[in-house]
Amino acid sequence: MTSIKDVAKLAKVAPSTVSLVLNHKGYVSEITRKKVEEAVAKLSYVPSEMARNLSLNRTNMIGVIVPEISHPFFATFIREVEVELYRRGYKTMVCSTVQKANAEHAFVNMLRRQTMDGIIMGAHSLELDIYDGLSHPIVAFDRFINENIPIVHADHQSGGRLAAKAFLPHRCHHIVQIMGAREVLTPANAHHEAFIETLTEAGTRVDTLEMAWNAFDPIDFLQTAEQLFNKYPDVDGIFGPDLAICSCMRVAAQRGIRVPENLKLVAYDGTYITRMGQQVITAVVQPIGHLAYMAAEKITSWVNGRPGEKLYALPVTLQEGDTC
Amino acid sequence: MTSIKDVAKLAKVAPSTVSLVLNHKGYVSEITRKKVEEAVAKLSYVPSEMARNLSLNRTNMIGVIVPEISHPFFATFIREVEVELYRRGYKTMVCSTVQKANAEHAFVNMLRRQTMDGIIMGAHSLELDIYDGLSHPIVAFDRFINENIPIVHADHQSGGRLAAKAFLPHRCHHIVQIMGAREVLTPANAHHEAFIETLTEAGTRVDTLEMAWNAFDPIDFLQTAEQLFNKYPDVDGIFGPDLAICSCMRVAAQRGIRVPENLKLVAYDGTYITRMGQQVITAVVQPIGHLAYMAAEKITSWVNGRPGEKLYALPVTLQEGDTC
DNA sequence: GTGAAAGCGCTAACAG
DNA sequence: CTGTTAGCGCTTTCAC
Repeated sequence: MTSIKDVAKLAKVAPSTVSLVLNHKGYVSEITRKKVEEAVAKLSYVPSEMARNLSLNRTNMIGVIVPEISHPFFATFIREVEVELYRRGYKTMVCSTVQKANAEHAFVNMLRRQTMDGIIMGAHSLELDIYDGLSHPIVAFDRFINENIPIVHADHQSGGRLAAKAFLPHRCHHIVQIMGAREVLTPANAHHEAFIETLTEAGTRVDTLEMAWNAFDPIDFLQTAEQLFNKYPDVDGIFGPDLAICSCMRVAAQRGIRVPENLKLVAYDGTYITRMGQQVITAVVQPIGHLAYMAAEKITSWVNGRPGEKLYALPVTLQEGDTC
Repeated sequence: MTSIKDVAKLAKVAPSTVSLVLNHKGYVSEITRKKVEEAVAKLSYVPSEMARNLSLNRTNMIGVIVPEISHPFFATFIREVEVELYRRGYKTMVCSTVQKANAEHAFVNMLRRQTMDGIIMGAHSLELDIYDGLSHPIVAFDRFINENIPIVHADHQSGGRLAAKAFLPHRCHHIVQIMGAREVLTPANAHHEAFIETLTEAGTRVDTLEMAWNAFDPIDFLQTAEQLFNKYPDVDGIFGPDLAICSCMRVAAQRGIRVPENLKLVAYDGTYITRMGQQVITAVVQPIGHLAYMAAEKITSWVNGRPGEKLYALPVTLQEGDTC
């Protein structure tokens, strides 16, 4: 491996000078700069990032943990966050926790081992104690961890209200909402409360179907949909995550229930998948790009020692669609 | 930062001994092992990965480049490959190239800088010369780079034939296939040839619509679909990537064209999105899990110096659906 | 402006 | 079995 010493030798200067040139630091005479650059080119020298990391005590790498990378919501989030981090000079390491025993634990340990400078934590596991003594930079994505960890999330309360308001003019009699596991501590739970509240105030019956905390596979949603129609044959409105609503559309079609005539559907999340079917699904859209921007901003500013102001809930919007 | 020396001091042994204990190497007496472990616990010491990397000259990190992380095909691939790499003790770094100028270049440079031990290259950029002098471990994912770089891909030829055979019994008169840009050098192009060949042999008219090499946004597919129906009003069969077919279903629905009665659709890739709509889309399914397994296997064995046998095309399957 | 020297925290011979 | 020693390749004072 050709090292900085080889370059120094060839250019007849000291390694430290080479370092200065490479990092555009301090004052280097034009003449020695040229010599160094030539030597670098001749040897096609590339500095070792590992050595640099050790010296500087930082890796310029941010970890992102999510439950399931291929889920449209998280996939989109990861795409956006990767771009934002790249802009700020950071690499992105991803980790998904489902189908991998204690991956979250291993990931947090990597933070301790200084493999990454910080992490954006969006997984849904249930053991929060591993974060207790931790003073490393962490930003939570749509999830409560503890008081010391800032959290980036959408304004789920108005999200719930928005969804409810979409249903209201249609005067549904029986709405069912599909929600994630309550045991997962996430601000997202707020949208269910706001939803129920708004609708029951208006006198609509609302039932709730809870899914397992680790349900992310399309098959899980399909089963839930079947279950829903079996349990509540008179349902005329459903509110739930994108994938759940997709599954409901499918099952409804199979059972000859027409959407939106006999069944109104509103999805929560509003990922691109709500725009991929025959009908555009009416949906509350989480501002994934904005969330990613904030997460990237928060984590990098923490890594650089800047404290970061208080976080606020990011505004959601309603996507007009064909299903409600 | 508490280092290995602190542990050594507290345990009254040499740093090297601590290292041996930590890495379960060599023989260490039960008594000193205990001493070391206690000291580690007391100081809650965590070894620095950066220092370890520098010493060992490896990072246990594999980079994965794809054009677009959030695309269902690549998202699923990344999920699978991350799991496979995790199993083998490697971390995964992701990079998507669309919407990021010369990201591929930057990524390959990171390989040179030894930020990663190797990369799995699945991006669709067009500058292949950056790979020329490179001797680092690279595995191409569904893409030709150069002779020295092994490539993991599905058996696209039989994929094309499978699709054609799905159409045959329906005796379509005019089939249009949507394909990616020809300039992208990928084995996937083989499926179009096989498809056309099989169908023209049977006397069916087949037209081809080419998309831009960097088209990955749902909106691109929707435009293509519109374009297709405008250009070929008498089309009664369409073959194309999952997202393109989804868009065609949408546009067909808007125009009152019934699927499968008046229009047969077959998708290529068969990601979960073909199973999310009202109808299951008939599709040729790429074995993403298998591809990921092979890619992980190849890259890690190359990183470890084992040459790796010749690669073969992985078998595809047909997903029976409601659209053909 | 530039070079010498120390150090980042770990691993790996090699003695003993 | 364990300690000594010498790096890994880069950055960074601090003299000159």
